Formats: sequence, structure tokens, C-alpha cells
Amino acid sequence: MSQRVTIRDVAQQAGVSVGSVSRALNNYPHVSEELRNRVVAAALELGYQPAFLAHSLRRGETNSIGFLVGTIANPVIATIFEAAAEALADSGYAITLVSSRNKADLDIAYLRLLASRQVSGMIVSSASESQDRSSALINNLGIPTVMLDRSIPYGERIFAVQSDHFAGVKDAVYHLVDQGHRHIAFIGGPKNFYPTQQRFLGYRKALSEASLPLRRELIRFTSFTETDAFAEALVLFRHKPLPTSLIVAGNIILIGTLRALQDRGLNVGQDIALVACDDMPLTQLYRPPISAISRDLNLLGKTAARLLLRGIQDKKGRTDRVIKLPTSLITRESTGYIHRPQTV
Amino acid sequence: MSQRVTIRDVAQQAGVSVGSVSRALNNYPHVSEELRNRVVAAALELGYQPAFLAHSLRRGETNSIGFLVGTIANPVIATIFEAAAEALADSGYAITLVSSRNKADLDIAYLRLLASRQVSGMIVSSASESQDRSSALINNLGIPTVMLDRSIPYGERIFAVQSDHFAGVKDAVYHLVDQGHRHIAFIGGPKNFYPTQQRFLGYRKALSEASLPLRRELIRFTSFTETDAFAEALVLFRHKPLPTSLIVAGNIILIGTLRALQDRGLNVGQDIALVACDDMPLTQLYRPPISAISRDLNLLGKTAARLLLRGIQDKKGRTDRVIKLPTSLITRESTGYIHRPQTV
DNA sequence: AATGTCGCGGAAATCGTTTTCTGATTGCGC
DNA sequence: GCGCAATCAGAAAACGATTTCCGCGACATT
Repeated sequence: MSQRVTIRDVAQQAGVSVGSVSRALNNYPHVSEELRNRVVAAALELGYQPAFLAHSLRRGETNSIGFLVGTIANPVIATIFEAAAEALADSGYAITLVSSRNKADLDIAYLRLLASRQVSGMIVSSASESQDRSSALINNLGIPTVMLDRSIPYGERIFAVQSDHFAGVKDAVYHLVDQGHRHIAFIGGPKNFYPTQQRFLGYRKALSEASLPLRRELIRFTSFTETDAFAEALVLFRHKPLPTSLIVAGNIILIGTLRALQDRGLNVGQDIALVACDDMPLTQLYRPPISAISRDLNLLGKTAARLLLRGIQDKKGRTDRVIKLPTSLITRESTGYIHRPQTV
Repeated sequence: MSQRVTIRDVAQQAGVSVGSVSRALNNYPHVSEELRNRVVAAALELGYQPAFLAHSLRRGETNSIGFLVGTIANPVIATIFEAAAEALADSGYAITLVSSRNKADLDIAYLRLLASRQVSGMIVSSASESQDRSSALINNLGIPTVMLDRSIPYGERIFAVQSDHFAGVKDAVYHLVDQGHRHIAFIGGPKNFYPTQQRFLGYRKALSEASLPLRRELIRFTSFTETDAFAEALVLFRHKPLPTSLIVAGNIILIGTLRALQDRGLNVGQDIALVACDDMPLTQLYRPPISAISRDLNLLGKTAARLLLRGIQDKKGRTDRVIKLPTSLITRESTGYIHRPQTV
């Protein structure tokens, strides 16, 4: 096993003291050019790599970010992660990623883990059920944190990046109403999930503005599993008469809903108009292509990273603590046919 | 800002020395029951959390695993990651995830980063172009490493988990031949990408066993971007007569290929039979559903984790260094119609 | 010419643990 | 009652960096 080459070895090689090596390598002022060169040469020759642990212990910061997600197998989350990771890497941070598989207790456990690893900051997209408990915990930890598409806790250095789901769904309802739809169903995620709440509010608002009734039997909420979504969608489709259109939240839930549609032999765009809540390859390639409420995932990730970096560096939070990003409706064939109302 | 509570505080609170606190908390033998209780009580009261950095520095291990991927936005990778992460978390490891976005030089840079962070082990699914350079580097670093679906370097504590792409594609070709196909096209990933190579070998082998010629104009290779795959697929489809069937590797490439099919107005299953190389929601929900070479991604991730843990613990590598996992062909409507050959 | 200032380098303290070394106390057998 | 071994617990030395503190020249200022 190769012995680690320490700063002491470099000092000996260069014929100076360890302190001088540290100063030379960390670009301190008041270090003569000649000394710096000698040290750099020695370090290069020995292939010296500063020991991360010792460095961090002394400096008191790990230069790493904790990233908590419900599941990274959701391509929406993964895309956001990747964008944020790139921005953070540019600033010298590495990311510790933990995935709670949407289990509330794992959320808490992982937040504790990240704290015990002394991360410099966190980006959190926790499971819905843990919302209150994890908010409280994040507050106590005192670690600069950016919440992704979550409501924001009261804490000091806690930030949020959100998509404007409210406006997104409102636009979608308007679009459907324009197409002649009067029976617009809604399948949302968990009720205590922030995006679900916003979407539902948008749905309700748009219906009322269009003077359409809010009908309980056209509204379903489901967990984040395909099987649950499948079951809820089936319940919805059992209702007669069938709603003429449907807005479905989240891309995992969309999958379960599509399965249910196929199971019942219902054709998207003909038997029922469909709007999805994230634009993905599946919505684009499905036959017929599915209308979607789209958002710039890359921007979302970059914004979260930028907000976090600012939160870590600044002592005083003089920036906005919440940033809301727009959505845009992409209309496709799944809502392309003009629907003739069933009741006159 | 709350002061960190150190082992010294606990020692003072319990009225013992710091050494004793450490021993009591780490379940050393020869610690009296009474002392242990006193220490635990004090630690609990003060809310003591051992400083991770100091702990690791002294112990010489970080209990963290570096995970390098080409992109985590690929759901196949993400699913494998999640499975591995769960297994590793159970053993007390946290994961530092780095994504090179399929850039060879970033691969190298990130491997160096992980090494400088003194990870206890690595799981690597690097970009194809960096294969040689990154293999050499991994070898030099001397960190226990599991390669995911890659050929294995010569090193000592380097392992691999692979899927049997060779058999998978062979099965697919057999299936197509059974359905009456004689013109079977192939779109693969980068030529120096291990799964591509294995798949192509399987393709060639099956063709020769079926006494069918290997025809250059039916074979395309593409990078991992949708646009490249789209372009390559278009080139293939320009060829007349059109192949009656197509095997397409990788799920990003499948997306580009499907776009090209739609662009040319070709209907899957009718104008051309299609087999994909990973089973995903898209293949299941597409109309018609797409046949796929499937593999147990969960098992893949768990196996990688298990292999790595063994590699970290054991000094002597007395276990197999390479594990090959099976694939299974799922036939669906995209290959369901019996095709009548164009030339008799 | 004396004093102050500035630039620079070396020694040592520090970060918060684990672990080794060593001394003290107890228990046990004879 | 003595000696020896076995336990237990405290002091101190690591781990490998950063950073403070101090001292020594050289130079400038009055």
C-alpha cells in the first residue's frame, strides 16, 4: 500500500517548514516568489494531494452539499439534480445524495445523517408526509438549506425554489374549457404535498372563474406509486358519465393513469382529453402526443444551486428567500379535438 | 450560533476522561457498566454528536462511497443507483454522486475528486471514451471499485457487475427470425462502449447461426444524445428497402429512434418490428407496446453494492471479480405480427 | 543612531476524535 | 497476607492539515 505523502514530506523536500508550505500552496500574501516556486515544484514532484479530512477538520467546512430526494429514479428530480450538481461542482462542492424512497421516517434519518456529516448546505425535496417534522428539524440544524418545490419553513437561512404550479394548472383548465370541455377531472399527488396543493388551488380557481362547478367525484388524490395511481384512476373512470378531460399531476402518476386508460380501453384524445404535469419523453412520444404543463428543469436546478451558494456565503440574508419560476403549457393532440358537450 | 458539543464536554459532564468517553461510546470491551451508563447519560443530555471529520481523520476512513455516472437523468442508471444506495446505506455508507455528463475529461477529473475525498470505495459507470484512461487511473488509486457494465481493468481490488447483453440480443434476433424476419437492423451506442460491443457480438453471432448475412448498411452506431440517435436512425431509414425489423440499444437512443420513426411516418409493429434494450415505462406504454430485453436493475444495484462491500472488507480477494447477470426477452406487439419477407 | 515597521519563515497550538501507553485498583489463588 | 493477573481509566500521542504567535533581519523614518 502506498504511503500517503503529507505536507511534512513536501516541506522536507523543499527544505522549508510545514507552515510555509501551507501558506505557499494556499496563496497567502507575503510569500516570496522563490519560496512559492520551490514548494510548488516539490509538491508536484511528490504528487502531493492535501488530505481532505485534515483540511476540512481544521477549516471547519466540508465543501460538500447534502441532497435529499424522494426518489432519484424520477427523471424530473434527476434532471434537476444534474443541473444543480453541475453548478455546485463549478464552485468546488461535492454532493452527498440520499434518497428516502418517499418514506417520511427515512427523510428525518437522512437529514440527521447529512447534518452529522457536517455538510455546508442542503437541497431538500422531501416526502410529503414528513413536511412538518422535517421542516422543524431543518430549522434546528441551522444549515443553509434550499427547499425544492416545497413550502418554506420559518427559519433564518432557509430558501425555496418553486414552480408556479398554480398558474400552470389554471392555464391547462382554461385551455380545456376553450376546447369545449365542461367535465374536467383532476388526479393529484398526496394532499399534503406542496405541488399538489398548488395545482388543486389552480384547478379550483380556474373552474370558478369559468363558472363551472367543483365536483368531488371528478377529483382523486394518490400516493407516488404507479399501482396507487392506477387504482385511483380506475375509480375515477368507473364514474358515469366519464369526464371528457383529465389533468394528471406528476410523471409517476401519469404512468399509472395511462395504464388505467389502456386497461379500460380508453383512447387518449378521443375518449378523453389529457394534460400531464411535466413534459417528458413519454408525453412527447405517446400516440397521440400528450399536452403538458412544462417547466425549465435545468433552470430550476441552477437556481437552487445559486440560491444555496448565496445562502452559504452571506451572513445576512438580504436576498429573496423564495423564487417562483414560471410554467408553460404545451398543447398537443391529446387535447386537440374539439369536444362536443354531452349535456346541452 | 450554537457551539459544537465535543467529547471533552461530555467527559467533563460525566466526570471522566475523554478516552473513557470514546471507549464507552464505541462499545469497547473492558468498560465497566457503571461508567458506560454515566457517559451515555451525559452524552444524551448534552446532545453529543461525534464530529464526523475528526472521527474519519483518526480512523482513516470516511465511510463514504463515490458513485460516478455518465448521467443520472437516465432512469436506468438512476434505478440502479437507488438500489445500490439502499444497500450501502444499510451498512452505514453515504454516497457522493458525481455525474460527468458523458464527457471523458470530466470522468477523469471526478475520479480524482473522489480519490482526494478519500472515499472508501467507488462504483463507476464512466463514459465510453474515457475507458482506457479511467481504467488506468482507477488502477493507480488503489481504491476498491466496482465497474458497472464495463470491462474490467487488471487491478487488484477492482470488480465488475455486468448484464448479459450478448445473450439478450441473441435472444432478440432469434425471436425476430422466428417471426419471419430476414432484414434485421441494429442501432447501437458508441463503438467503444462495453454494452454496445457485447450487443453487437450477440447480434453477429445470432445472424451467423441463422445463416443470415451481416449487412453493413443495416448497422448504425450513435452517441448518447437524442439528436445523434435521431440522425443515425434517419440515415438507416433512408435505405431502401427498409429493414423489416430493428433492435435498438439503450433507452436514450430509443427515444431518438422513435422520434425518427414518427418523423418518417413509420408505424412500429406494422412498418417495422422493434426491440428495445431496456424495459421502461415508455416501452410498456407505447402504442403498440414495445418488446424489450429486460434486466433486473434492482438486482444489478444490490449486487454492485454487495460486491463493493466485500471488496472493502476483505484483504484477500477470494471472491469472483466479475458477476454476470441474466437478461430476459419480453415480447410485445411491436414484434407481434408475422412478417412476410419482401423477396422470395 | 535609534526606533518602528514590514516581510517573511519556523515552532507550536489547534481542530475533535481514536488509540496506545501506562499506572492504579481490584480480585483471586495460594 | 502476598503476589500476580486482570480490569479499568487517565494522560498523551497520533491523524494531517491550518493558523497563530513569535522572532529575526532589512529597510525606512525621524
